[in-house]
Amino acid sequence: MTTPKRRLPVMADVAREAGVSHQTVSRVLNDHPNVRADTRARVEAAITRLGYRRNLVARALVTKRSRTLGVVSFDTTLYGPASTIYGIEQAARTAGYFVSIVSLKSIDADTVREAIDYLVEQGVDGVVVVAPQRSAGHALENLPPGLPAVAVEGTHSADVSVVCIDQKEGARLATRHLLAQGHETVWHVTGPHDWLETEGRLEGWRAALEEAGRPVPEPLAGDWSPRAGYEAGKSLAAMDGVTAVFAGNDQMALGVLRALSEKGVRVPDQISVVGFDDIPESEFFSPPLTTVRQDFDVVGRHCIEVLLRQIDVQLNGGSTAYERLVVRPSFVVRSSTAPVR
Amino acid sequence: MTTPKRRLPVMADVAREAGVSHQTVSRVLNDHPNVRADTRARVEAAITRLGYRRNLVARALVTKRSRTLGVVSFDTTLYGPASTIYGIEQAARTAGYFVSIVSLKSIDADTVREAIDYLVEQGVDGVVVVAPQRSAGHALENLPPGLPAVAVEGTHSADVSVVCIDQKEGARLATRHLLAQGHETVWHVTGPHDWLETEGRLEGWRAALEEAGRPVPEPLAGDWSPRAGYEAGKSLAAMDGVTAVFAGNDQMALGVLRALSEKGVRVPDQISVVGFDDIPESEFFSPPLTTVRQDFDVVGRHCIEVLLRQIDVQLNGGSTAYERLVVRPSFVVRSSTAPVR
DNA sequence: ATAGACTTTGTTAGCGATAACAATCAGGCG
DNA sequence: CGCCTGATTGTTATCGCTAACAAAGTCTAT
Repeated sequence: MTTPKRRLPVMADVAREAGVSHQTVSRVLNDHPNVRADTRARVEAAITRLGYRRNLVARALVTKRSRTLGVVSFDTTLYGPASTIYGIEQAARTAGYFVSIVSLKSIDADTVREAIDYLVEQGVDGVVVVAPQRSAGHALENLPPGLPAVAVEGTHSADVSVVCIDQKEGARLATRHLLAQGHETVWHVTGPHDWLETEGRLEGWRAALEEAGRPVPEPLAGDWSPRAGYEAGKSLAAMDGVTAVFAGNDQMALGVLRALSEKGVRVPDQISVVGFDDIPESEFFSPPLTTVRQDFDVVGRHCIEVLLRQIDVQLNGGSTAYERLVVRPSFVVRSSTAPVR
Repeated sequence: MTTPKRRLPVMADVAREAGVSHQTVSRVLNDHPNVRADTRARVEAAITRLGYRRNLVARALVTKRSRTLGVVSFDTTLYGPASTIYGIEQAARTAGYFVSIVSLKSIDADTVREAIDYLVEQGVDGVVVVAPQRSAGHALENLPPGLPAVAVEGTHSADVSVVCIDQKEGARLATRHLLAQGHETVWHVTGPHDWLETEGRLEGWRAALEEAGRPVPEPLAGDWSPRAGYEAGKSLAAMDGVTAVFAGNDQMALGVLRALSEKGVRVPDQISVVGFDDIPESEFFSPPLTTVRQDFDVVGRHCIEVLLRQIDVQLNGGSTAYERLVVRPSFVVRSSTAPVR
């Protein structure tokens, strides 16, 4: 790899090649209207001839805009965050923005804050924080002033815009579906403590039961992992009178199914199970899982919309109110639920 | 959000505040040794007092290093790419680098090339391309000269460094395990055409069968999705003499399990099934899946190592040979396989 | 005390682009 | 035909930082 140390062409080189000033080159590059067609052509020819690519770093320095958005997220290996980020990236690129990602292993106000600072230092024009833990929310309460920011599934703080899925509604959908099938009540396996999703789903579940005047069983604590669902499933199998379970997410539902199957409990004949997320695998669980679908793509797109709006306001003035965009989940009925007999 | 238009402090502000020159501030920031302890303290105090953060864009302009690495990947929603990227991001950040991601919907030489150009324009110091399709490999054959680059699961081209998992070996492990259990032969559900993983796994499977002098059945074409596995599973259930199936990945294995279960075929009693990847869910499939584990974290870390080495060479001179790092997969035995009776 | 060597600090000149302003060139109109 | 207006192009300054060099200041050895 003995690279010939020939440095990359810069604007001045193109200018010389085309016989114009570097400013004219800049104008061509930025689609400035006042450039004669033939000059434009000449410059464009020179650009291709030299293989010129503009240096966005230099551009960012003078415009004070990097056209890069920062994303801070917890465990990007999980389906939810991964899908959200995918949606964010696609939307951002369409809008001509780069995406710089920081994925956190542990999440608390300090780590999140540190990650944001890191991104700010790098000069991002705004940040999306996918940090659905309550504790992480505090990091959003005193952001660097003037930094456009959006939280996904964020706190209910009034200091930052939020895009989220209506967890409570999703949980309600799941619970009502089960009640409508004649189940006396519904057991619930929760997500980890401190997550906003956990709280929302818990609330929705409880609300649906209370609305129907049903007893509210003690929820079983989980942590999103299939293993937690498995443990919960074993407990449920050992209990009397359990006919319906609402798992906090699909992976835990998988664990529940596994445990029930091991104990010889048939789903949905003896116990109905509902999940949350609709991961691609759910449809092929044994049995195929009835679940709540979250449209992460839409969430990602909304994040970028909100963020770009904030950036625009910052540039051109205008007023910003903090927005709160709630995406409604939908319900997918498959074979893991059935009317009680 | 009526931001007070007070601009962020710059080095000169810190210099004034500390009563030194801006260069001294720069020295403190870059841990230059020749700064007296008390001046350093004074500068640091000024920095915290003003809440100064250095502008990495300006720094990048003059140093010609952005400390940002680009990652181009296909469908970051899939477990494999997502995990690899996670590993890359963690390793990069530890090394003081940012990661800018472009995730592609469709992948071919042009799209990949475009994505790389996009990243180069942004000034990345190097790129990792997670593009396991053969067609995408061509984009790596004439990269911008001098650009440090690493491919994950890349082509066998000699023009670029590659970090990959030994797919062939993994498939061999799976197939041999089944043969060792007394199965006469092993059926295979492949990944999508054109993927290197598909080819590697196919080769390993075939090699293991041939080594043992067994018949090689016609492989069933899949596309990584559970649905494809499901379809393949239905076909297999309808065939005679099938006792062992090696699915190209865990998701397809899930589909196979589902189809077999629907057809009343018991796993592993009647048919044994093996997957590939060891996604977190596999352990809780019905039955828990025997599979090949890939350590994506290690792959990510290796990518960064190789890339940083290339960047170092570019900066300080030295020789680079293109490296090829092969990570060995391991085998996880669970309950979806059993000796033939 | 003083040259020489090494620290420590300051000064100046870019990096490669855009912004702001100045200059030139056409065309239209009184 | 000259002046004004708008389109087109060029010139200069600047973004915030580091590199390179210059200038003090400190210390040791003679």
